[in-house]
Amino acid sequence: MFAPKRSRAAETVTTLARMPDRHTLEETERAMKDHVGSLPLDFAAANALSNLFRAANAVRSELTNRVLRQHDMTWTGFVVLWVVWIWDGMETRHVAESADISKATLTGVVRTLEARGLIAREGDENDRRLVRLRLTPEGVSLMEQLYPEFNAVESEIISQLSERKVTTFTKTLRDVVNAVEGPDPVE
Amino acid sequence: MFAPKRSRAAETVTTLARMPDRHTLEETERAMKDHVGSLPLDFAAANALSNLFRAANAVRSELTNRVLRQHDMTWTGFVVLWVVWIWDGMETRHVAESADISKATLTGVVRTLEARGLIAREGDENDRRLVRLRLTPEGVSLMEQLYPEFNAVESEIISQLSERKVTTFTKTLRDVVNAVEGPDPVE
DNA sequence: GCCGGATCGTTCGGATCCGTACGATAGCCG
DNA sequence: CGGCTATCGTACGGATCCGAACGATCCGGC
Repeated sequence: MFAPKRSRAAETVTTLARMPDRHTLEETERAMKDHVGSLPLDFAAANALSNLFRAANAVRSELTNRVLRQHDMTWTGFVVLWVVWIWDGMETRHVAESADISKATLTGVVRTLEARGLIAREGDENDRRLVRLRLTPEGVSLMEQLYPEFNAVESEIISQLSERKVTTFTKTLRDVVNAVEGPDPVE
Repeated sequence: MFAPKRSRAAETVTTLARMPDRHTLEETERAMKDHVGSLPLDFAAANALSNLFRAANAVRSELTNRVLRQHDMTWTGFVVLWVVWIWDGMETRHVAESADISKATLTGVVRTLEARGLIAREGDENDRRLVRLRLTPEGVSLMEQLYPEFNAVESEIISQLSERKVTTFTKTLRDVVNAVEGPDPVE
């Protein structure tokens, strides 16, 4: 379910009037059942996954707007930079996998980052098909400043949850990943 | 943290050999601490949110590949269709808000859906700035077939979790949304 | 040696995706 | 009733984003 999202700052100031165009979660579910009520649907699953996407989008927007934007950095650009920062000299296909983007997308993102002097390509001597990625000194310098800022906002968001909840939450998220991608035989 | 993701179907069949280029979560955290170990970072928060994005991406990919693709439908196109299906005649800015995309993006998506005869624009008589969206009969017919398929896969994924876990999970996700967007005074 | 199959990163076409700027329209207020 | 301001949806430029096709390269078996 994708319920109408309430805007953070109301566009109209006429809050005294009834809200004729906003709908609560309950109204959404009711309206939904009016359309598919006869079908045997799993509303709990739909609701859980709807909130999964909502949460991911909200956090991503928050981090982009509060941290990345002032450094003129996109979400994907930052993730790629982070992966290469930690795994210096990693091959492009593994970077793409870690960043959860396709190889084709990575090619374009690296082109952008390379043009800004943050990342460098490097051919592999033993296997000339491979391309390894490294951060330039400027790239390292940027991440050393940027990542603590990024993590501070992450911490601020998660701090709303109790320590116990965070542990359970993280574990359940991994359960969901495993439910989709299949269990990991190694871990 | 964005740990290297294990591919679902190994590209190489040489599983007997050691995996020299894959890294576990523990290795990622250790490599990370080698770079930022001196800084006071919140690893628990980073790990939780990393898994949030992983889970959302995994579920989205699964639903796209197993359900949407055979109907030649993109994720965003489906979400927009769903919103308009439930809230017939909704104004575009509210559709964009519900679908978690910008108004500009919605314009393009609606253009695509309109060209396929699934959605229709409709001017508002009282306020000629507004554009209302409705599903065509073909659009309704498609959703009546597509959404049950979609929800079946959602149900399959969530079925891996106990009923109790699903409730807690959904609640925590809403906590995260509220932590970012601010608490909702109505609910 | 070499050659057929597998894998690498890239290119290409097309659809999102967004911030900004814009023209059109609505509503307030003197 | 004329102007000021706010809001609507859209056009535009630029960056992602992906599947499919492609040339280059590696590696297996003969």
